[in-house]
Amino acid sequence: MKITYKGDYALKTILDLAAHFGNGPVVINDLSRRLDIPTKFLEQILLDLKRAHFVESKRGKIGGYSLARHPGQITLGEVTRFIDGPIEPIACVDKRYSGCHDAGACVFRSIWGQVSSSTAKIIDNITFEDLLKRSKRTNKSFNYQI
Amino acid sequence: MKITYKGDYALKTILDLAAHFGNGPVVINDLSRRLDIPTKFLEQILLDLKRAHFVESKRGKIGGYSLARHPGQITLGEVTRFIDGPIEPIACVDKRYSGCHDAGACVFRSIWGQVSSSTAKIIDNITFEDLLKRSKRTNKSFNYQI
DNA sequence: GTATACTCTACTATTATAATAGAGATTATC
DNA sequence: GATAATCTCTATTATAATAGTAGAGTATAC
Ligand code: FES
Ligand code: FES
Repeated sequence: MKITYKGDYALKTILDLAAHFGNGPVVINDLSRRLDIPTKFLEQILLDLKRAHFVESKRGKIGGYSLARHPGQITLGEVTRFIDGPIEPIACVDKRYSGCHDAGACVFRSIWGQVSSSTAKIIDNITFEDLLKRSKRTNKSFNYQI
Repeated sequence: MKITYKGDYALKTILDLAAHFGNGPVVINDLSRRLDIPTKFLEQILLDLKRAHFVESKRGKIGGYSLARHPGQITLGEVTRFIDGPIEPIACVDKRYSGCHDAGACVFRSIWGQVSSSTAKIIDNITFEDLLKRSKRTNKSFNYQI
């Protein structure tokens, strides 16, 4: 698995929106400034997240973005996979993939499968609600409600 | 972590050399044919592996490549890291990395650290001797000695 | 109707990946 | 010592992914 800037930004954005969950929409500019993400890049990311129904938006004055689901209903794994693609370190872990030379006899395949599983076990069991709690605990100055 | 073609080829090559360990050098062409790896690409990979002292070579007739260490002394993790770089899904897991905005307070960092650790636990505890045993078990037609 | 804020498409620069090409150096054997 | 086999080294190339940037367009509150 590889977390790109886009993925990193997406996760931080969702966490920020989770922190403001229930308090009306947050505008891109605020997210961009707070999280130190290039505005135009963040626009694209939010559109992607919107298409996947992680977030919803409202246009015009008093517009902005908000989470489409409760933070407890969104996992780290879901968002990561959506933005950065499959977590498998190599495509042949997927049984349907037929690229490898002699996949049936390959000893590496099952190992990459184990790696994937252990990663999945971690990221699929952490919700943004969990993350929010952790960040409140760690960082007392955390701005979870303006 | 991401296994590239180069990394995949390197691992398969080392496994093949492990299978021939103690039986004199193997020529690039044989490796290339057996493992279905483009010859010129494999040349480069072997040079890299040589510089890292995973393999050693002999030129001229009766030349070729052989493992520089016993298969039990080479782990999957070592080779993977050497060819495909750090296994961390994101660079900031490394404490010395200072790229992230507010790394101290970041809740994601420790999660990526967990992911790295669980991956490391797997790949750093598998040697090519282990892999060789597995492949002999799985694949009865495995050509471990010509 | 105007300012605010999201929406959409296209473009660009940089880097990584997966090779390919070809000349050069070493060694065993006859 | 010529020759064939084999590794060595540097350069080049094609494609794709990444990380943005640019700008015109659309909806909404007031
Ligand atoms: S089947 Fe793909 S690495 Fe072995
Ligand atoms: S410190 Fe890098 S993702 Fe948080």
